[in-house]
Amino acid sequence: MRVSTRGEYGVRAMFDLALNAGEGPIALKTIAERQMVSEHYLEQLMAALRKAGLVKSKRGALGGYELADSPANVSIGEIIRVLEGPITPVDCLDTQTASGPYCGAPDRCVLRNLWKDLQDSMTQVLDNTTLEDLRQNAYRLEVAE
Amino acid sequence: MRVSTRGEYGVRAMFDLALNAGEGPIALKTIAERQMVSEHYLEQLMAALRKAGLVKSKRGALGGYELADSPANVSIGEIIRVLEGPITPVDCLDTQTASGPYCGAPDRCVLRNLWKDLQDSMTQVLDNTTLEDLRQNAYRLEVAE
DNA sequence: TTCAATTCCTACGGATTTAGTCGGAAATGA
DNA sequence: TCATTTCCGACTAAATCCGTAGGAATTGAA
Repeated sequence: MRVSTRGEYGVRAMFDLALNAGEGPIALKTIAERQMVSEHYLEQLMAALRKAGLVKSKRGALGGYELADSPANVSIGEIIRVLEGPITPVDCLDTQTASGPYCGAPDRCVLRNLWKDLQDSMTQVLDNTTLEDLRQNAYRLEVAE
Repeated sequence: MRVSTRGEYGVRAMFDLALNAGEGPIALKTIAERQMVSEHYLEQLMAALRKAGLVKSKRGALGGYELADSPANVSIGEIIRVLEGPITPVDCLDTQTASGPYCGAPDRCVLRNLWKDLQDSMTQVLDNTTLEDLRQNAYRLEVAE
């Protein structure tokens, strides 16, 4: 029931970009240092996020990454799906492939309904939290000091 | 963000026992066949559940397993914790060991709060669903036919 | 007493996933 | 021209997952 480092680092990187939105491209090296994460590893994650259209990149000197959309339009769920695949506790919720004594009759499957409830509760949080929400929370914590 | 087969099979086995509660010990072999799961593998899971006090066993001929408590007193969360460890998206929620730029200041950690929200939404479902709930759902689906 | 059924225990192993590393090619601004 | 930076493909060590193997101990029944 864990988020992998792909998801966790990815969210942190995107949050970092959100905090610095509007300031032009941020170099991977900068993000990696701030987030204390392997640069090469983060590079792979950024590639996936770029291909998914969540960030845009600029090559060469003074290049870097920035959000492709405003922080309010990027949910944590999107980021995690790009980096980890579907958010689901069990495969049978996303693939319709039936197997075992339960998922052959999905509507009647008591266990499947349980996992569906769990999935819904997870996506409820992840899809309704945006980078802008996190940014505002960070601001609140700062001024509360 | 997946439940492992340990958790999934374990919940299925416990659900199986709940459906047959009060009928004396059920043999591992019977459960394994009904659930279409490796007997030897399930045996390991039952050992963990037994040591945690969730099932009681009887050895020898006519032996088997049965719930140690009534289905209404066994939550899905308990089962999963026994088989998979703490229910948490990231380690820093359970271990107090700080590491990285965030978890050194847990209260101020925006990301940590996000994972906490996610954890809460998951445990909300898993700790408030009992084997008795599943049993009743199964009954309802059956009579609705 | 014998025997089949069953739990109990320890160890091992193969496949997959995770979490990176490595080395260089291509683009860009100074 | 050159330092900086993204881009790309391959590789790998370690951990985790998902079991398997083999046998000892216990129990009820014939």
